[in-house]
Amino acid sequence: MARNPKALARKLPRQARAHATVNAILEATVQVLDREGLDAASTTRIAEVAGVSVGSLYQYFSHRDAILDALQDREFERAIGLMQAVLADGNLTKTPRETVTAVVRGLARLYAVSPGLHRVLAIEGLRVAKAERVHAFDMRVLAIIRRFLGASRAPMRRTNVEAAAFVAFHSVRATMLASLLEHPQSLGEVAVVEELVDLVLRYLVR
Amino acid sequence: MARNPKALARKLPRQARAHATVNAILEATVQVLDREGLDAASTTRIAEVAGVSVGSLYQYFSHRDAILDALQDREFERAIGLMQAVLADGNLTKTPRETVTAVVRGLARLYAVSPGLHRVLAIEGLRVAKAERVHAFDMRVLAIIRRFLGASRAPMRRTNVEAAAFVAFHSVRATMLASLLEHPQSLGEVAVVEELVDLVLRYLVR
Amino acid sequence: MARNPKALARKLPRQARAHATVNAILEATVQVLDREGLDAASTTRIAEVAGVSVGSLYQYFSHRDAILDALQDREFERAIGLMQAVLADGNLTKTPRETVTAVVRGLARLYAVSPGLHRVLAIEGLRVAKAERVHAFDMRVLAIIRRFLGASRAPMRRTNVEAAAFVAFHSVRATMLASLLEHPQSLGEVAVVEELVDLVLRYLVR
Amino acid sequence: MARNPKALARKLPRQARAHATVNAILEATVQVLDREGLDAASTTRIAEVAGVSVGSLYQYFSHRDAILDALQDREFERAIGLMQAVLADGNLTKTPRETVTAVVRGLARLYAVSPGLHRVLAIEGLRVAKAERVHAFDMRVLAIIRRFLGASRAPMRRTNVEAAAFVAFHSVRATMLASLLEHPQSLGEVAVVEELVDLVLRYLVR
DNA sequence: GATGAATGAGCGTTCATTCAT
DNA sequence: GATGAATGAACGCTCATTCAT
Repeated sequence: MARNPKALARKLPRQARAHATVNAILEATVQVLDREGLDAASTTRIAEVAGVSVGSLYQYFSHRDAILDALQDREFERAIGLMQAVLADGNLTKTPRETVTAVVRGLARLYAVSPGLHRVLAIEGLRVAKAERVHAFDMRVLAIIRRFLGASRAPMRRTNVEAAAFVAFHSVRATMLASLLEHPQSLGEVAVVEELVDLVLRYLVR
Repeated sequence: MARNPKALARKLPRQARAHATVNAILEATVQVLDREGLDAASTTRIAEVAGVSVGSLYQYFSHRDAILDALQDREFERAIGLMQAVLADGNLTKTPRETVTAVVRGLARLYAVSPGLHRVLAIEGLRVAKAERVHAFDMRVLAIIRRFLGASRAPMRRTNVEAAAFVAFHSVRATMLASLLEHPQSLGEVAVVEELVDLVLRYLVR
Repeated sequence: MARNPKALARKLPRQARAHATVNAILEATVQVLDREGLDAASTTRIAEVAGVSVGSLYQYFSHRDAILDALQDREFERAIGLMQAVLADGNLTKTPRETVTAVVRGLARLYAVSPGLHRVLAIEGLRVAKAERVHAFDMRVLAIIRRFLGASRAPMRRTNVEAAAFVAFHSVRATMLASLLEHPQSLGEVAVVEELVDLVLRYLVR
Repeated sequence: MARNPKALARKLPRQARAHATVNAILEATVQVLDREGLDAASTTRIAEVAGVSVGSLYQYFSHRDAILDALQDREFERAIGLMQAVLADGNLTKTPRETVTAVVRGLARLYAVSPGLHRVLAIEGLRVAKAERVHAFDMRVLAIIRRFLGASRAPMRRTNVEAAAFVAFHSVRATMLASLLEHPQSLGEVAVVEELVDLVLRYLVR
C-alpha cells in the first residue's frame, strides 16, 4: 500500500538520467493510452514500452495513478498556458472574434495531437477520486476567462460573468472532444472551430 | 465461456420474485455507481447492496458489463423519449424559447436524479469498447434535433443543420453534467437552464 | 453438502412416472456425455435435455456423480452380462478362437454404440475417487475369465492364470477403446477384433 | 485474455531463483496429481504445495492447463527417449526378447515413479480437448516401433505392421498402468514385465 | 411431487506494489 | 540505483446443491 498516497513524485529528479527516465515513462504512457487505451496501461506495459523496469517506475512515481496525474498536469498546464497567452491583457486590442478564434483553434490543436490520450484524461477527470483535480483546473481556467471578460471593452451580453465562463468553457471543450472522437462527416476540424467561435461570441457578446 | 456474449438478459424473469431480483440488482447498481463510482461497482459489491448473491446476478445478466449496458439503455431511452415528446411536429406552434427550455429543463431533471450515474454512463461512453453504443445513441438524438430544426418555421441562423445539432447537443449535455457534478456557486439548477437556453437560441435562431 | 454421500438412489422409483423420469435423466446424460463431453454435463444441462427440472433430478439422484455412477453400473452390467453369456460352462465345446472372438466382438459392439460415453466412463474410472468402483468391476470380470480358463480344455500356455486374465482383459479393453477414439487408418473395427483375438489366443493357448 | 493461448511458457526464467520456482511448481503439481488427483490440482493448491504464490505460477505458465501440458511433455519425452534408445538400429543384433524386455522394463520403471501422475496424464489424454496432444505422441511412438519392426531380421508374424504396433503399444501401456494402480496380488512388478514381454513376442514374432 | 430462483464456496486469472539481489 | 521475481487481495464467473413456493 502506498504510504504517501498524495505524493506525486517520490524523489526529485535532479540528475539528467533520472529526468530522462521520467520522460521515457511519461511518453510511453502517452503512447500506450493513445493507442491501446486505459485498460492496457498497466505498470508492466508502461515500463516495457519505456524500456525500463517496473522497479524504476516506482522510483519516480509513488503509484500508478501518479503517472496519469503527471500527464494530466502536463496537458492542463499546456491548456492554461495557451489561454493565458491569448487572453492576456495585451490582447485586449484584438477583436473578440480574433481572440475567441485563437483560443478555440489552440484547443483544437492541443487535442488533435493525441485524441486518445485526451479521451482517457477526460475519463480520469470524471472519476470520483479525481474530481478535485479537475475541479481545481476548471477553477483556474474559469478565473482566466472571467478576468478577461471583466477587462474586455466589448459590449458584454451576460450579467453573470462566472456562469458565462463556465458555460462557454464546458461547451467548447466537450464539443471539441466529441468531434475529434466521433468525427462526424458534417463537422471537420475547421468547421467545428468556426461553429464554436460563433456559439461563444453570440452567447457572450452583443 | 459465454455463449451469447452480447446478450443482455440471460433469462427472462418469469416469476414475480425473479423480477424483483432484477430490479434490486439494477437499483443497487445505480446506487453504487452514483455514490461510489465505476471502480466500486464490482459484482460482489452490487450483489451485496442488492441483498442478493453473486449467483443471482449472473442468472439475469450474462456478464458484469451487461448490467451497465442495461442501465445505459434505460437512461438512453428516457432521454430519447423526452426529446421525442418535446420536439414532435405538433410542438411547432410553440415559440423556439418554449421548446428549447422544455428540452433543457427535461434533461436537467433527468440528470439531477442521479448525477453520479450519468457521470459513469458518460465514462462508459468514452471507453473505446463502448464508443459504438454511445455513438448510436448520439445519432438518434441528432436525428431528432435535425428533423425538428428542418421543420421549424423560426428564422434559422445556421446553414449546416447537422453541425448545428451536433454542437448544440454536446454543449448542453456536457455543461449540464459539469454543473451537476461540480455545482459551482454561481450556477444553480435554475440558472444553468437559463444560460443554456440562451446559448442555444442565440446560436441557432436569428 | 450431500448427507448420504454414498447413497445412489434417494428414493426407490416405485411408480411408473418416477421410473420414466429416471430413464429420461439417464438417457439425457448419455446424450450429453457422448456429444458434448464431461464438462458439459452439468446438472442444469442434463435436466434441460431430459425435459425435467433440476429439483426433480435431485429427487432421484443424491448428487451429480450418482448419475454417472448409475450409468457406469449400467454399462458394467452389460459387459458382465456379455462375458457371462459367452464364457458360460456350456460354451466349452466351442473352439478357443470362437469363444475369444465372441467376447472381443461383443465388447467392440458395446463400445461402438457411444464411444464418447465410454471415453467419459473410462475417465471417471481413472479418477481417484472412483478407483474402487472400477476395481470391483475388474474383479468380477477377472473372476469370470479365470473361471473359464480353469474349466477350458484347451492346452493352456500360462501357468499364472490370474495374471493371464488380468493381462488379457486390460490389453483388449484399452486397445479397443483407443482404436475407437483415435480410429487409426490401418485398424478398422473389423481388423482390431482380428488382431486382438490373435493377440489373446497366442498369449493364452498353445 | 491470453495473447499466446497455446504458449506453454510465458516467460523464460533467466534467473536462478526463477528456475527454482518453475521447478517447485512442476514438482508440486506432480505431487498433488499423484496423491490427490486431477480435481485437487487447483492453481491455489499447486501454489500452496510449491510454497509459492499464485502470481508466481502465472509468471511462468499462461494458464493452468499449461502446467499439465508441460508435465505431459516431460513424460512423453522420457518415454520417447527410452524407446529411441532401445529400438535404435544398433540394437538389431540383440534378440527380440532382449529388446522387448528392455522396452517394457523401461516403461515399468518410468511409470512406477509416480503412477498417480500417469493415471492423470492418461485421463488428460482421454479428454476431447487434449486428444490431439496424445494422438501426436502416439504417432511418434508408433513410428519408432514400426521402423524397428521393419528393420528387424526376426521372423515377423504380422502383415499389418502399423496395426501391430498400435495393438502392442496400447496393450503394454494400459496393462502396465493398471497393474501399478490396482497392484493385483498375483502380478508383481517383475511378473507383469514377464507376462507382457511374452504377450508381445508371441503376437509379433514367429 | 415438481419447480427453478437463489445460494456461495471455489475456481482461474490479473496486476499494482514490494524488496532481495 | 536498477532490476524483475514474488506477492496476494480482489476480480469476474460457474455450478452443484437447496428450499420456498
